[in-house]
Amino acid sequence: MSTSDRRQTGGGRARRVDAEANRSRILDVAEQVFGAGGESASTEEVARLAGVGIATVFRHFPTKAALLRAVLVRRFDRLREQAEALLDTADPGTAFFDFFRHLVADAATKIAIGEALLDAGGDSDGEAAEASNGLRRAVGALLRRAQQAGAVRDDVELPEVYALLVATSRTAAHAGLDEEVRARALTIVFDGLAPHRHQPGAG
Amino acid sequence: MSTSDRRQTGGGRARRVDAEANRSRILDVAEQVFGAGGESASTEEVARLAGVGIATVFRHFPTKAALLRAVLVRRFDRLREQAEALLDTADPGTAFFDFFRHLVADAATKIAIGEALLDAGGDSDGEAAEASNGLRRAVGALLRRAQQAGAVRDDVELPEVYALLVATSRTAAHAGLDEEVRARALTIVFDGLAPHRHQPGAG
Amino acid sequence: MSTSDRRQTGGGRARRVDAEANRSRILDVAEQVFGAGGESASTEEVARLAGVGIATVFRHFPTKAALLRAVLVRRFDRLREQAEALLDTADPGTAFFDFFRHLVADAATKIAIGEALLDAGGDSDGEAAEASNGLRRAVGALLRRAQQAGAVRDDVELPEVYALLVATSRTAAHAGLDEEVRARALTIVFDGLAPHRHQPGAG
Amino acid sequence: MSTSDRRQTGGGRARRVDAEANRSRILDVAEQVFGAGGESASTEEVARLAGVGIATVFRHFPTKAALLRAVLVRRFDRLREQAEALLDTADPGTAFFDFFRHLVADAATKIAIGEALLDAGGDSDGEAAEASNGLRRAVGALLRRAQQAGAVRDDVELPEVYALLVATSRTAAHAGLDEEVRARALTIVFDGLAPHRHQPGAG
DNA sequence: AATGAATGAGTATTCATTCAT
DNA sequence: CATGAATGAATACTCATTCAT
Repeated sequence: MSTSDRRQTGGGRARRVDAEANRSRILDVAEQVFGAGGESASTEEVARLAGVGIATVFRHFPTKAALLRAVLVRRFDRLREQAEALLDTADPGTAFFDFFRHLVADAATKIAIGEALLDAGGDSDGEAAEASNGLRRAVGALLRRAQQAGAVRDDVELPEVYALLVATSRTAAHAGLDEEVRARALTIVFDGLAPHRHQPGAG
Repeated sequence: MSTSDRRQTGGGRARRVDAEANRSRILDVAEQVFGAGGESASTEEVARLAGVGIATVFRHFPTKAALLRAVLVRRFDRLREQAEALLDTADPGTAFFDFFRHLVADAATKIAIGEALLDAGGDSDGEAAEASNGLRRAVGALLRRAQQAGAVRDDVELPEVYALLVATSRTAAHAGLDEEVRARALTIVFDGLAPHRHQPGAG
Repeated sequence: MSTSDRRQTGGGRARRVDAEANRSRILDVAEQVFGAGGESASTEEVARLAGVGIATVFRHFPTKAALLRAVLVRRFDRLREQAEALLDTADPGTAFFDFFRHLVADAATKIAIGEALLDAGGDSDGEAAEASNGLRRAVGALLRRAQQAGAVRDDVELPEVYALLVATSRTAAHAGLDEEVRARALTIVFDGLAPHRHQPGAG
Repeated sequence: MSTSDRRQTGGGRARRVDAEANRSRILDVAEQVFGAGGESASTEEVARLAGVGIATVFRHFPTKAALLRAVLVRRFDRLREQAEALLDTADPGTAFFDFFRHLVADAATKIAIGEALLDAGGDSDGEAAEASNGLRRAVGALLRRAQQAGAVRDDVELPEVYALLVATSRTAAHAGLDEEVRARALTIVFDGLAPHRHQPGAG
């Protein structure tokens, strides 16, 4: 098929490709900008960095909140996919702890997003909440499998595990912890999650 | 002494007392307002709730940032005092874990402040950083004492402990975790901090 | 004739038909939308309701003002035709008063258009003014005939009659007068236009 | 009392005078600007012409709608006062017709205001509606007195009279009728309102 | 000829901060 | 020292209009 053929297929085609590219670029920029600048960061900033006019941003995302939501949804979805991919991994314990570590490391570069990890759960009004819950469920699956494999103690449940996941993620982001401190903090949490190999006082 | 002199002195003193009261009321209001409303909350709101004119707020705190800093400093100082008071407590382990719990519970009602617990550390420009470090040092003292008493494992250090303290505080605040979940999450962390009563592999 | 010629001709003709249909549909929609929504109502709204792309609207009418003008012209022309049709009616008085009533009732559903009835007169720049004057002339003819028939007093002239026509039309539209009030208001005006059946002071 | 005395009376006094002056100037400018520019005319334009910053306008009138309302209220109130003042005039007929004429002449310079004469009636939500009704009631009083004095026919009622008042006012404004035409149009209306001195056909 | 994505100027509104009293 | 009116820069969002397909 020639270029002209493609052209004939109807007006909007190439444009639609451009539009999709723009939408994508806007989301990428927004993820960075809202990650770095936190809650503030103007929509105009996003537009400028994406190399589009301000109105283009609003054409794709009718409000600033919608843009933020879209960023979150994409992010949640990606993380969920990664979590789900780990479900097939041979070792359940490794899968769980690796994902925990990965999430924390990842969040470290996306401040405001980490901020939102939990906020979004409160937004029971839609997409974002749904995506957030999707991630939470995937973490739940990883956790259960790790518990069944004896890699995580049986008496912990998702709520507190997820809370710690969020807590460490958000703080890693905000605090700019250096890698070593982050690793050592996780070690503490992971030790707390490990099954007690022996309870001397309890014997 | 002339009449005008007396007026100046007396007036000045009375004024100073009033001013101090105003300053204090403004700080109280700001702590509540910034705690609850989080990032937003205008300076005018603070003035209104404190029952003073907007200009009075700016007379006491030349910028909004300065006001926030002052709130933080007061807050850090109070927490540090509480930590220091616990240093004299009979049981070092109890002292350490109680303070950890207290801080987290306390932060739950002061969102934005908790937010700032660490941010302030970054503001290396003065008072706030100093106050923040004061608190950090006090926590360090509690930790060392607890380690010496064998209540906390020896191989953890202040940076990661403090990071976990901040992480759980901030998230407890933001997430509105119910008390039970918060307690269970802390149990995990505390277990991670407890010395391994038996190291099977090491035996 | 070459193939391409035929294509151009045939295609062009079909296109022209489609285009004409589009133009017409756009005008219809615009008449409704600008009538109801008044001053506001975006061009995009018109396009959407007409089932065409925004660019199509601008292809037919290069500016929003041009679209409004076209709506007005069509409207003025229709009203003029109706007025002219009444010129052949048997009774000149009935013709005049009926048209007056008709215009007012009609305007009641087309706010912004009524608004423009006079504005357009000011747009001395062309079509719209011309169409407006066409209507005005037709009303003038109806008036003169009614005066010659003794149904309207001789000492009134077109400017004031037309002004009253416009005034009652526009207000009927804007005010949402119920029919009865509208009728009673017109009765007053019509009485004022009626020849004095007796001039006591003049007797 | 000296100037310094006034100053002593407490901080805000002189400022309050200035503020009142500003408020007044803003209202004046808004009346002109919204009168001339109609519905459009930006708030910034008002600020600029009033010689104040944009925020000052919003300090006095928290929304643009509030500003418009305030303009209308003031206008309605003034007109009502004028109408009420005429209630004491010796001749009821003269009072009624003079006020009618006055209102129309006055409206001629305040387009959008005239626009709103009736709209405001619809805003049943407050001040503006109240002020509008105040004017309407005053016109009603003038009308009744004129009817009792035999200057206006008995079978007309306020709704249609008020409708005509509004209609002629608004159109006089919009149309930029020259004075003569306006007078002649009013003559027609007034004749319609006059009692029938003789009904020949009815005899 | 039709499409719809892109554009940027324009609008109402908010907020930290300054001044005159 | 306290006040609150004034300020203007900043922000989210809209709309008429243009351009590439």
